Amino acid sequence: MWPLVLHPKEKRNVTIVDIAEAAGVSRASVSLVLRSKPGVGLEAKARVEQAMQQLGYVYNRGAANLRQSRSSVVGMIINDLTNPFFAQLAVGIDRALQISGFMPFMANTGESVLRQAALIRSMREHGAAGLIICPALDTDPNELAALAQGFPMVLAVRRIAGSRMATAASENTRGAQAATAHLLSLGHRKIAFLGGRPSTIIYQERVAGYRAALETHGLPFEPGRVIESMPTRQGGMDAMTSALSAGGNATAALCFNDIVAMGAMIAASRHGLQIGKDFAIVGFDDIAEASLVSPALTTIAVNPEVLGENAARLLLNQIREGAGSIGNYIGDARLVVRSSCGAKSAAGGLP
Amino acid sequence: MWPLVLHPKEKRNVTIVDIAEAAGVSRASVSLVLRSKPGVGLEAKARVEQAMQQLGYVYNRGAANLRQSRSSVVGMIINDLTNPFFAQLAVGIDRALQISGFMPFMANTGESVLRQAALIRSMREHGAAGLIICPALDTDPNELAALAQGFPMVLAVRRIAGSRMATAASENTRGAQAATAHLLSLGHRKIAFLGGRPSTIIYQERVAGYRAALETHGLPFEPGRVIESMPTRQGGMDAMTSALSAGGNATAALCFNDIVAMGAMIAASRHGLQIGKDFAIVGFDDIAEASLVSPALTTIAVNPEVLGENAARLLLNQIREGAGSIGNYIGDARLVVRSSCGAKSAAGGLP
DNA sequence: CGATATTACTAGATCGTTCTATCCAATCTA
DNA sequence: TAGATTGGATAGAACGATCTAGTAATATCG
Repeated sequence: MWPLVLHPKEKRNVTIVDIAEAAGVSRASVSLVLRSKPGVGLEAKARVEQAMQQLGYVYNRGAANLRQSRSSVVGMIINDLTNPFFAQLAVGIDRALQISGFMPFMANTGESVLRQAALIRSMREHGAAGLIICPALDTDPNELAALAQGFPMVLAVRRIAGSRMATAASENTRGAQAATAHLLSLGHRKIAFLGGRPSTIIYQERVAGYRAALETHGLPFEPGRVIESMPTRQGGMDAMTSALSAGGNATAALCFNDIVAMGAMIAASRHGLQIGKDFAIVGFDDIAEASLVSPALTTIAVNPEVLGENAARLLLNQIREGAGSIGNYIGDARLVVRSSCGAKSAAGGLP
Repeated sequence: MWPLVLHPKEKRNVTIVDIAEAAGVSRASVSLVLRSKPGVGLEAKARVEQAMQQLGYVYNRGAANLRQSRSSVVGMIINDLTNPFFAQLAVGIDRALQISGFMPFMANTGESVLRQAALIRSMREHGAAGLIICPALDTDPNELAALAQGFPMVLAVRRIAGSRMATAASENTRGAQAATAHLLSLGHRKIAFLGGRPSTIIYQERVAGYRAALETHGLPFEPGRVIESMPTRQGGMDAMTSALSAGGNATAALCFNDIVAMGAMIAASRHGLQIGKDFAIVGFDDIAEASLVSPALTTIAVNPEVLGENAARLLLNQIREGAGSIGNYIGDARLVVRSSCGAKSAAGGLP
């Protein structure tokens, strides 16, 4: 499937047999030393360790896994590492998996479903014990299910329509509802929803929360105020630009996520609007940068550490109990009020 | 070394033998089909493919690698994925490796040398063909050399004192010199150097460039103006705070990198200074965010794509010609003037 | 003392794949 | 028609580890 590449033209790898020979013991004894299991004398052990040092032995985990079909490596497949939210989430998951005794390896799809499929296959072929994946946009649930067949796998952040896979995500609906309610409480009545892709569940949930808050306040849901875009900074700029140009008269916007919100802030200020005064913006995720931009971004905080821990926990369960067990985790999402919504005076953050 | 974890308690994996049996051919023929090599008839091939589908076969690359000691996976070990520069570099390297036909897997050290050592070992044990690594702070060159013994490995971004390893880095000295010269040309005479760790070569080079520019203009190098810190946003805030508090009278600062610069901007504006007017700031790296903060950050652009391509190229050479070949690549670093240095009026960027 | 544990160590089978050498039948060549 | 060639197919030996079932020597116990 992928072009293979030759190893350095060395003569031969040094193996357990070479060590055994050099130390004057059997392969089995070396193997025991390697795994620090009892049953080998101190002097023999010392000789083995010395031989390993001298010959520059490197353990061949592939050969070991072949025999004992178990593995401690797990894969993490991330859709977009250049988005700080996913980068922070990735290191959160990474840390959680590490302390559970796993050896996590990461890969980036860049939102490509093709690459994603190749990566899932590759991780399985390499004998990973399981996989945590932030699926790419437009992931087909059936294709994903086929790829995950009988394999421990957990979705993170992005739920997938029509998929029964274990998922660790957040209270998207409730969070968006709280954010919208906050804007309403500040007096805004014309509130846009900017960014995100309608085909994703996460989008649908956030829009649903937005809509619910509007309707609770007796306001109509106006589809024209909802502008989709890619969930990137550029997407945010595009969405805000079209929101402002198309005869839009919104005074506030809930953005699909923080990176979209930051794009929207750029576009708005290029339009001559002063964020927090002329126009209110709320994001979603609470990435580290949110408190540092200026005005500081009001947003819905999702704790990537806790999300990571729970994704790891769900995966561990599946690995232990077979790929069938589908627990879920929904982390709470709470409003963090800063300045971009106009509730506080602009202070702190980048000048 | 790491606690092992059991695979799901399935009965047995479906192997090439099962396929052979189901399709009524030999293992060898199945293997040929798998690798799409000639020498197997059309109907036999069809039967094999059907059997693979039905039985849900997954290729065991470990077993294959065991026999044909070659592999197309390479590792990337990154020091800090939450720093946008390294995240962007990582996806740049990733892309470059992909188009060279490799299957890159990533891991994050979080600047921990212990974790870094564990990761290098693990990648070797798993049979990676080579490794591109952005070494953690305080990496010991001897330890690293020992870990890399006879193994294709390329350092990216951070050179290491006393290490002969192949490296892909940038014109740090020249870049810092250009940045400092720019500040001098704007009339600044009291220029601080903020952030970074003195033990790293990259720091020494950048300070050397800063110093060279000062001395070229007949100004003394004053060690008191050089303030070290962690190369993080928090480090930048700390460095700027102590620069401003300690009776400092600097009017400008060259920062170790962009993320430090952004921290410095936050601290300066909290101090009541208006960046670009009361105080000039220049960064290093030109991360995507640099043009978006406000005022937009003047910085030294390092192209992560090109750096990634060249790191990949160096690694490929080593893999082909044995770990001995140590070519190097030094990418150029050019000044990008925006607003934070005061040369242009503040425009664009986050409000 | 003889029976039984315990300890140190080991040969051979095994994991799932690829490689080498060979085989057979059909076709081509002289 | 004998011999060479070819294409399809295969058995058995690798690769580098672990596991099983054992052996031999020593320690422990009644």
